[in-house]
Amino acid sequence: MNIGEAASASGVTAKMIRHYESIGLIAEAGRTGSGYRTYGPKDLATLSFIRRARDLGFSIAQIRDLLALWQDRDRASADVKRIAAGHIEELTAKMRQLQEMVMTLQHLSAHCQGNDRPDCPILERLASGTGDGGACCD
Amino acid sequence: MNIGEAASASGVTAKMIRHYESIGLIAEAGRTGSGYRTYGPKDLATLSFIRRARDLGFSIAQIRDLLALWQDRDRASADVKRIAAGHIEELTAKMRQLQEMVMTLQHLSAHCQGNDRPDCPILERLASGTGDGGACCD
DNA sequence: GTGCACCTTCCCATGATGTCAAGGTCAAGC
DNA sequence: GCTTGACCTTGACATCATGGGAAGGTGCAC
Repeated sequence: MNIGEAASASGVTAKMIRHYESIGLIAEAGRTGSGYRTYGPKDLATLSFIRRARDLGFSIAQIRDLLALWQDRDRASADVKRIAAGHIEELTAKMRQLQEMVMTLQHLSAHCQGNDRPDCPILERLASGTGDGGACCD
Repeated sequence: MNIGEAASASGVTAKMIRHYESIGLIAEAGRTGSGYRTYGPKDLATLSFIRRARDLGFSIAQIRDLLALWQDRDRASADVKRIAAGHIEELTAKMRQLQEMVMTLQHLSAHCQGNDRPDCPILERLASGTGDGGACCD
């Protein structure tokens, strides 16, 4: 199986497969006599694993650990769970940040006329930092 | 005012001030005879504006537009509001993505024993993509 | 005149991915 | 055998905002 087939079968682009190999996330692929990379079912499984982990937002470093645990028959599920818990925390922290931004922006936006005139609480807030920061109408 | 003072006064690092200048986000700063950048109150206000906008998650491109509107006395607040609305949409889209990841992870994690044994629904899900994807216990 | 804090420019790194370019390879058709 | 087109190879560069560091000049206080 060539890299292109492996890519479309796993959902990881050929580019990224080569990249993952170059950073040591996956083992070096076998090669044909002419230098083409070859992939087997086991490699495909690993690539699919990586793609699913990326879809869940895990970083490459975390995936490295997850792969090691996956391939370790004597793993403790507690180790996996700890990685997941850490990741959940990271994600929720980001969500809170975004949530705060959205709340502030919605508040400012609600008070912006959105017409032809220049007056705008959004700009005022950016300019001075003091323009109506608190709750006024909840 | 040197770049260091401008940095601590505005909350934008000296590094970033130089960067913003290099990409044309801010005007080139004045220079002393020996080449040191100098900043006045107006520059400080601009830097603070940028920092607040960054804190609200605006991209450099969006900030470029916001700065232009800010400096345009004939602006229409509708233009500002449109930028903000677009940004709010981006942020909420990201939040939804994160939310989905968190939900999935929490679900999988809840079913992981987290003990010394290797069995783990999190790994199973990453490995096969079929390991209990639906709601089972809500 | 020395030392230290600050400034200058320039280069490299992050993380995950995309794009592009120049060249080699394979398989099919003629 | 030769061409063609799809695929592969490596490598460099871009994104986005930011940080780090090196090598060297400047300002000021002692």
